[in-house]
Amino acid sequence: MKEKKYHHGDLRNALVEAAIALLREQGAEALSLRAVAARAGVSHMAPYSHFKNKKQLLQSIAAWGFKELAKRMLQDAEQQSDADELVLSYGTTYVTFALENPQLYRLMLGQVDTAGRRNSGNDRISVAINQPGLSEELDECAKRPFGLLSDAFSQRITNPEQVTTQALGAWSLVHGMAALLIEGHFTIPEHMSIKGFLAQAVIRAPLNQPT
Amino acid sequence: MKEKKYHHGDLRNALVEAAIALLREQGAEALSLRAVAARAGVSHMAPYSHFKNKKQLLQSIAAWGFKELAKRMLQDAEQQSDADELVLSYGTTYVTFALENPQLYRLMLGQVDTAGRRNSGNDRISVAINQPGLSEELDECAKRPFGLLSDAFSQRITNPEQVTTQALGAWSLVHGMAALLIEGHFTIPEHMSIKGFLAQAVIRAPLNQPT
DNA sequence: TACGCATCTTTACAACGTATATATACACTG
DNA sequence: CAGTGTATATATACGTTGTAAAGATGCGTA
Repeated sequence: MKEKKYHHGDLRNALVEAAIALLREQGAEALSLRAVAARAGVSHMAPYSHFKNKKQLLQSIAAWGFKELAKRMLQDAEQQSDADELVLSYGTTYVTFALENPQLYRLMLGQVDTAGRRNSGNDRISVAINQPGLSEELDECAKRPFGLLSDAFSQRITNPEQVTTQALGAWSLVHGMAALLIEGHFTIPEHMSIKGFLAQAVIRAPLNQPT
Repeated sequence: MKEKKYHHGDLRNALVEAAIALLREQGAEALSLRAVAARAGVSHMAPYSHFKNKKQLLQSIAAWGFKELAKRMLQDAEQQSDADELVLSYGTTYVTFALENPQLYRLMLGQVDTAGRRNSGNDRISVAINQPGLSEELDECAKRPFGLLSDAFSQRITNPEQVTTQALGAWSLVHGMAALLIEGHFTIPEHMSIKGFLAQAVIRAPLNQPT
């Protein structure tokens, strides 16, 4: 039970939670720094004691999202022993997660114009590895899901370079599918499950002959 | 040679061109309605005579982008007779186009928070088919590239339902790859071409056994 | 010539991110 | 226990944005 005091005590987390709630309930448009602060019950400048700017707050949300995704994938890993099944489960979990949390997923892997007014240059969120100003927290969290996927592929393929390329291909496939689904570019037929659709969508021979 | 007059004469196109130039030169952050108007040499409210709001201007840019992409894909179609080669060419062209025009591509298929202040609800661009407020122009243009891809697949596969699913899978793959590359989540090894990487990235058996 | 209407400008406003300066209260030090 | 430094939160202010509302301009047509 928290009492109202001048010093919040755990404002940083409270802000992240408020932001996540706002994102879920009202979408990205409503996710203004001021709205987040108001929801947390503090002045609109309070967040600046905990985050350098809006971008950094969004990055914390994205990091949280990657942790959640990794959690779900780890559950798959516990249940699936066969590597092939695991890869398909990962993909299904990935797409499902994105569809269940579209706003969050956009924040994680899409780009979001954070609408910064003053800052010159790149004011967009995205986990872009080379991008400057990326928090270490996010950088690390963002790599987890792909790491898991790579591990699964390494159980199916021996050539290490192929492992990476194939895992990147799989990531591209599920990310692209998630993104296109979220943006409404197509829909999965009603009579199909996500898993079934995913399995059918994998491109087949002869395009995938080893080159 | 145009003279300065009160009525511009072709402001609509001038605005779209100015916006495209701004997007290319300064990125999405700089793409404010006011900046576009200034670049076109008109007052910041002039665009409202030709576009309902900022979103509609952005949609026109996106539509132009889809036309350009379709143009390039048609060039592939002229040169490739083999259906398999054509599919791979389409994919390569697609990813190349995205990497050469990252800002434009984001506008086309990513979501862009247009930072509308007043408007309630969904103020994001994206070609989402079900989304309300989508211009017919964009709706139509956005479907062209996928239509071409589907056509190519229909030359390789007989089952019409499989054609769609496979084409969607291919689109997902190249879109995901383009998006992840643009956002910097990974890079193609230097010793590989886009085409080579794409071919290698296609998931192989036994995941792609017909189910 | 006069009028109607599309086009463009002027003015105004609320919301946003954030810079600066200030107030508050907790953790130490003595 | 008193005093003080520092982390935290607030108050105020500014520039930029999208866009609403009302007025100015000039072209096509009656």
